[in-house]
Amino acid sequence: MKYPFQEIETKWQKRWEAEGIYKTNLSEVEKKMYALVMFIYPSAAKMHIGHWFNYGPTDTWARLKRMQGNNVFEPIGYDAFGLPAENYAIKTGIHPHDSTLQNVNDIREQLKTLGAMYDFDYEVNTSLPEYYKWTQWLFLLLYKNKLAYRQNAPVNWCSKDATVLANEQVVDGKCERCGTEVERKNLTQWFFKITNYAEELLKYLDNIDWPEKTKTMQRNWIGKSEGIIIQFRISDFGFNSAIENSQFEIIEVFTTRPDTLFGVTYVVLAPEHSLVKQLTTSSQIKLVENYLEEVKKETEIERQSTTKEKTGVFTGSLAINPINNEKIPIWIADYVLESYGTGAVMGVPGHDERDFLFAKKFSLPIKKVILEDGKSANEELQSAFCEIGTLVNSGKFDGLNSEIGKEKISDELEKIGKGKRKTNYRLRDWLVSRQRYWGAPIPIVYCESCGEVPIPEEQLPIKLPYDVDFRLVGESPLARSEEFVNTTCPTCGKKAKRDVDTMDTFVDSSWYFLRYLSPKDDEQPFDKSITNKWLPVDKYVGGAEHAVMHLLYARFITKVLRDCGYINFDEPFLSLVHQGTITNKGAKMSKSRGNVVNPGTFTEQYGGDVFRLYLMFMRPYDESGDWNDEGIQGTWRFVNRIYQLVLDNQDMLRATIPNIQDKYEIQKLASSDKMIYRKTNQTLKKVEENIHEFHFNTAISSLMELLNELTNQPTNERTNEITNWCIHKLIIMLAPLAPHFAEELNEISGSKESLFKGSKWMKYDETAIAEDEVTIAIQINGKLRDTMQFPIDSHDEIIKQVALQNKVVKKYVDGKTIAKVVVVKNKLISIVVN
RNA sequence: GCCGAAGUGGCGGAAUUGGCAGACGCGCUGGACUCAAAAUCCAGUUUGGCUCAAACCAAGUAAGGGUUCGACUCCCUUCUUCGGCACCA
Repeated sequence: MKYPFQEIETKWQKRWEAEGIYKTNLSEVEKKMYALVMFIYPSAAKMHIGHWFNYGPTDTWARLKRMQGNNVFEPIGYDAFGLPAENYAIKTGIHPHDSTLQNVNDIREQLKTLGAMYDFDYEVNTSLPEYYKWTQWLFLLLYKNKLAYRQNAPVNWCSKDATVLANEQVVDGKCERCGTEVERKNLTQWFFKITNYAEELLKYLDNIDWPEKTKTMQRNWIGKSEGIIIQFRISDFGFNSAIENSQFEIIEVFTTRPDTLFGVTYVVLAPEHSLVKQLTTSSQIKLVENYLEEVKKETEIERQSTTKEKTGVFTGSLAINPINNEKIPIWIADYVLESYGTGAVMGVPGHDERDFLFAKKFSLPIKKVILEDGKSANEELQSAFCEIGTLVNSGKFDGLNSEIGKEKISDELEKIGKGKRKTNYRLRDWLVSRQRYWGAPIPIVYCESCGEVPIPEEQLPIKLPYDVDFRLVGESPLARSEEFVNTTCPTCGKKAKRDVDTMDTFVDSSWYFLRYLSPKDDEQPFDKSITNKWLPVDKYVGGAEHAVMHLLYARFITKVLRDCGYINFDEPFLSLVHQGTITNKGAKMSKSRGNVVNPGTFTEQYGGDVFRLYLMFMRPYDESGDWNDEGIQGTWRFVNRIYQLVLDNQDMLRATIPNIQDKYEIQKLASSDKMIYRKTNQTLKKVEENIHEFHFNTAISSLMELLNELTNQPTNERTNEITNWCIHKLIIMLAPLAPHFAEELNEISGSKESLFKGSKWMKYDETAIAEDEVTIAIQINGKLRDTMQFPIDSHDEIIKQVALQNKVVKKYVDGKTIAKVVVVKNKLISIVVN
């Protein structure tokens, strides 16, 4: 009889819900376990295979923890604001609020078929006023603490999505979402001061259990570099003497290589640098203006291309190198970025690749000041030497190792007041304004007399108006809503206008894990007393694509809330796991590519448990790869073989299980009982460890091995009691992996209580795991020639003696001398002859 | 270009304080059951050699080299794939 998954899965879902067995008692924090999966982005009404791959295995992990006696909290929610819903609305005319609610309702039903332990009373939906009221509260908290500021700055603009983007959302110069080339645009926007936390965000990475790769990505993104700001006095303004005595007589550059200071042959400013105008001499004006025009026309991608030939122009002015008073020309070039360091660099062509190319192009001198070890000082540089070496042509610093030279020259510069050590970060402040409708409105008004005024907390939420023309015409849709824009100033009562932008959806998701514990609280964003007990999250599971966006923002917001006294922990997610990406025909699944695989095809044919099992068995959880449904047959067979086994034995199981012992003394068992009892204990150990480490594929394969052993051996060789004990444990081990199925088997074998009540996971029997006999491999000259059975822990000498009597060994050894014998306990013996 | 990870049968993959490579599953081949098919069950399945067959022998974890009694595992060089960063001074 085929496993009738449909009625069984429905039956258990209903029963679990009716009994409320997955309701977590949040007041019990003794063995709390917060298992969190990244919440769902309801841009479509249907869950796809990737969601199943994310949620099913995470639930398996959480179920194991629960069965081991932990008080597990496993919530789910909806990251419901965002562009897709709004774009869909523009296309179809269906309001994002309506389509989102519909999608959320559909998805909730589908989530139930997954058979996860979600308690839907604790779900969050970021697009509802109950939630975004507190996102706005968060904005105001940052504002009050001077961590949110408004500034006119060049920003990344996506013309297709008609909105600005955070640096993190620009990938290869293109919009992360739609692939449109990003433009530079000057706009007045809101920023969160994440750079204040750069050092801490970097430092705390050392203490969290995250994939190394993700930590490296965050480290690179934060991009700490230690160096020194060096002052170059301007020596000669050419013919432009009007500026001679102005305040602009110093150019500051930032460098991490002060050891190369004697090799500076020019100084370069970014085209946007504030001194450009003043430094340009009359004879160079035309050339400089032309160059600035050219740069302006370039796209970001062109400008940032490393393969592009270097361009630049001489200003006509000269600067003085503070270490040796040499006069050097001041240039302008677009390879220098205004936004990093001081917007100016010293050109050291001998020891910097970019400077080398630039100097070659414009025939500027190239000086060697760092000598590569083992090379002659006279050899001409063929390319920039950027490694550590010995200082030459550097006055009194000659002969120093460049690492030491760095410090000595920095000391000297600081002594003479021409330099100051400085740490720079590549991380920029987080731009949170978006010129879109479907997001949380920014709670700020602009008053004619008071200026920028934050909305008082009691007036939150600032509700998103429903009736808005959200077509994209290059301004925020909210600007067109008279009822929204026009308001009165909360301070003076005069006419005021609201900020018409909404917040980046990453603000919504930067704190949702705090809200889960008290999602209905309308007095506060989260309940401090519960939150401090349940957080940090014990295990967080989600896609690697969030490595530098969501995961960095959430860490930042956590630290802000800590510093403001709302929470008492430093990091939100102690342990992180990324699932791999399932691709189809080599490409990420997406509606536009038309390669989305629908999980329904498989859940309808095989049921949720089998599909979930297959996803876990398919490959290691953190590996990406192509979808292939051929193997699902194997999982289906596996489930049916177990079903058959339990049905065949149900009478016996019902009779024995109530009186079954917890464990048996293995030495007292008959030999065939011993074998299966040992195998079952070994499997218990393996499954427990494997699921804990998210190695589901090997956990399932060891269950398959156990099943093979249970069914291959003739039953009459074993006692019923031990057989039933093993089957019973098999059912328990299946529970986290295939919950409905295991519950059904458990019921068939006579149990009245759910497998998920109490802590039913059984610790393996340590003494039963060790084999009493081991197979020793016999190697001769490194080649395996035979194997022999020995009692465990046999003495080396005995193994050697017995092995040398072995027929096969004799064949290879006779007539030769034994040069060496290596015995590895319980593993092998290696004999070397010649 | 830089940084990181990986490369194992026809396929997904297993095995690493260095110790019997290919667990488990898919697929395939043969057989049983069947009028037949599907489903199910049993046997085989790294490659090559020699065999009726078994036994046996040889080669084998991207390529080449090294360390070692012994290397998928450690070291060096090269190639390929994937991920990240990309003029950050």
